[in-house]
Amino acid sequence: MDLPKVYNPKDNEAKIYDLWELSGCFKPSGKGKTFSMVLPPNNANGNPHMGHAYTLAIHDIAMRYHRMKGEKVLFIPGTDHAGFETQVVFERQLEKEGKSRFDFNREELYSLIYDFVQMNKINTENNLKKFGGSFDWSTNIFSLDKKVVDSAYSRFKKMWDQGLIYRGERLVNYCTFHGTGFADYEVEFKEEQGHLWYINYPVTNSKEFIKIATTRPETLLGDTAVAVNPKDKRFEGLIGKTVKLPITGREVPIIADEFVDPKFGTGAVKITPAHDPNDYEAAQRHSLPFITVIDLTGKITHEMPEDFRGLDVVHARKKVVEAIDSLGLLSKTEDYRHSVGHCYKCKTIIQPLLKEQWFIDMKPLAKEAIKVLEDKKIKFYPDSKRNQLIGYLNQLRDWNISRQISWGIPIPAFQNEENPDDWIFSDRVGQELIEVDNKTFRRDPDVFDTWFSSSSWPYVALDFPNGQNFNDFYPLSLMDTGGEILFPWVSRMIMLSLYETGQIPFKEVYIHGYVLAEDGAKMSKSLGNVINPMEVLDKYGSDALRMGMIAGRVAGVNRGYDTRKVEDARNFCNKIWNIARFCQDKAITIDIDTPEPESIADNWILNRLESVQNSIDNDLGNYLFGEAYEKLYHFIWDDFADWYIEASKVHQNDSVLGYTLKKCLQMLHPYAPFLTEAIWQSFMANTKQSILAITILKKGIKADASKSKEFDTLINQVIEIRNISNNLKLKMKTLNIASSSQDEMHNKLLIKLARINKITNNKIYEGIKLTTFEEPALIVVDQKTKLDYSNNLDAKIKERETSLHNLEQRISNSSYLEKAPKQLVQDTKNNIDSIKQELTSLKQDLNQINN
RNA sequence: GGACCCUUAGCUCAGUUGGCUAGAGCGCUUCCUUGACGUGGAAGAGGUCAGAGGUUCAAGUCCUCUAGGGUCCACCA
Repeated sequence: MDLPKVYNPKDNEAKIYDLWELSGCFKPSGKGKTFSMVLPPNNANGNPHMGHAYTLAIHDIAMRYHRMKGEKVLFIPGTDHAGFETQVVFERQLEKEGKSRFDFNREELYSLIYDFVQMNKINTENNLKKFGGSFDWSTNIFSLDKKVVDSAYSRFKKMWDQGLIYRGERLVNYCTFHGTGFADYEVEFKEEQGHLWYINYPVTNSKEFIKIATTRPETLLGDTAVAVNPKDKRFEGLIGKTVKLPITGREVPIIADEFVDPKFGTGAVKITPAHDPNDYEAAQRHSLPFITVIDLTGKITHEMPEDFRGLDVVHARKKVVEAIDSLGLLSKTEDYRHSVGHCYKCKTIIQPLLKEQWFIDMKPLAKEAIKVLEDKKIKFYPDSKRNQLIGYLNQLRDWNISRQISWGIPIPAFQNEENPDDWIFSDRVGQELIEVDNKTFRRDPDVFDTWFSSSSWPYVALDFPNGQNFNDFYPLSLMDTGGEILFPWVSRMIMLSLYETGQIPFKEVYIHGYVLAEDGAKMSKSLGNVINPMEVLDKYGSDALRMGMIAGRVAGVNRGYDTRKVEDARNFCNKIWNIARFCQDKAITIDIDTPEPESIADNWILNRLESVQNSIDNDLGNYLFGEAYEKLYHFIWDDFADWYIEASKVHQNDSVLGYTLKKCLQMLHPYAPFLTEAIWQSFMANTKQSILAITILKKGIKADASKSKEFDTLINQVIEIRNISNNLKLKMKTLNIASSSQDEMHNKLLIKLARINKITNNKIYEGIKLTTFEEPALIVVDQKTKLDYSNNLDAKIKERETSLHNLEQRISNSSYLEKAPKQLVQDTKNNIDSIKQELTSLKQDLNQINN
């Protein structure tokens, strides 16, 4: 025998991947329908996690399934430079070496990170191969590839020319630790225990005060107004007057604005336009000045009163409160829980700061995206994500695409040294200074938000506008991502693809849930519950990892990682391996398209195969990966191995056995590509050269229904006999059947499968009567054993009687007869009849025993 | 303040458009060294489908409410 007793993935996986890669079998071929996917680019900055393994499994199952349907399939791998994310990872590494980003200039840092990313990129690509990804590697794409950068630049220019991109001083989410601005989706809001301070602002030339409530007293240094609701009677006389700000004594107006909620706090709000988004907008409506209190390092600026200059926010807050208190203007302090924005990486509190940045006006883009989503031009699994996305797009604000970091695609814009408002586009980003029309322009030091470039992934990966792949495969068939990037990525791919190509980027979106840790918590390094997929792969094999991830998972739902599922999948691999060993031992060939069924078992397994294949086909068409897996699992293990192969030991049919194994390998291939290919190769070694991955899975064959039904009957008979003999601990079994008319093969199968010693045809009626035989049949036992069995019989009769009662109640309901489908009513009637028959027989049997 | 998801066997979870006796894996009990496989084979035990109400001939499945767990969104000072 060629195959070792236990399947060892390590013997095969690398070899098999090489075979695929060298043969070029994952290049698109064929002329039929197309199916295409682009892998969400893995961040080339670290080790893979379970989410990568899971995402890849989903992708690759879909790809291999469609490829084996004979479709023309394109599967594009890729990696992302992951700008800010990578810089953070790299800085942590620097920190371990006792260095920081400030030890290097921009170019040095870029080049260091570049090397770091190249190393990780190669590592990532190797892992994608280990996971079995059936990629066309000639299409591999990296987010700093020329085509990606060019596309970002041309899009930037087009949008700029059309007024969709503008540069302006806006309130930006700023992380003072990382020294960069963020988009809204990079801010993490968390509930925090803080205080609400009530402060009396003295009204100018009056003994009156207007009391405001604030969570950020330090910003009062930059207040430029106090606002109240115009309908709020309490402040009627005050609107239009001014107050003298505590500490600074600056005079600012009391204004009326609808945005103020009279029920909150005191009904009067201090307005700090430079540090609060609401206030910023109010200030614009009322043409108020902007005064910056906090600088980019998170400290109080030097324009502020001397006592506070250079203090960080926490200390400044304390000192301001003290100062106000000593002025007698602090009315009261309350504990207060509110939500505060944090940097999603370092958890530093995000400061809303005024800063010049590049923004994209999202309204027109979002509008188009909402339209295609509302028209259901893109199908979502699960559908609820579509509505979530619409909700997100509806409230989307302008997108800050500037990042003040060195790792990323430089923004191709230059500023006139003489005139700060004069900006021009140029892709000469390699130079810091350029000359245009005798004027010197300086390059914007910022880089793009990573999502600005990766949003073009679907069409750039396909070489828009003129590439063959773009012609053949756009829009992509399916996009699968985790829920966490639905907003930053999926939404932007839709918007930017619509903008650039005028078409949707993909027809369907599958959102998978997170792979949580085994305890149900999020996997995170700080919790120490991270499971490395490469270690799992090493221990159980790539196929087991894939199947273990897929088993029991459903679109959009988070689920803990479960070692037991991977173990179970590993066992399953071994099962198939041994089925193959059995077949090889029997000198079976599998290159068979037209099996020749003879026995009832042959016909049965072919019919089962046909029906399971259809069912799986239907599931995979609807991306029910877990369901299809389970069906395949049970077909192969229960039907094929436990019934058909066992029956084969009685009578072997080479063509049906070989055909069934072939179909199993093909159907299972998307789930367990390495194992099935290894088996395939071992069978094909002596015949013709072929690769399982690119074979076409043909439709199943329908066999003789009545023969296959007879095997179903046989199965029931075997189960009944096994049940009785297990119950009574029978070692030796004689089956007595009244007539000898039963087919000889049927008897042989009964003997083998039910482990009967012999079958007799005596007229003497003695023993335990069987209910699954048409003619009288019984297991021969002595009187004592029979008495032992009467209790079981009693229980069985009771259970049947309950069923009968339930069914009879249903049938006696006239509404049921009227309204339920006729077939269902008929089935119920048939069921009642058969239960009645069974009961009669059971009762007879019981009588016999008791007499 | 919105939106969504989850609650089914000891554990982890399936259950598509309502349909007859609610499934799987693992675990558990009993048995089997049968010539592909002990990462195996056979037979079992185990569930008032979170609770309440409603729609229906029929509800785990649809609707409403309640309780518990989770996620996301939102500029309430």
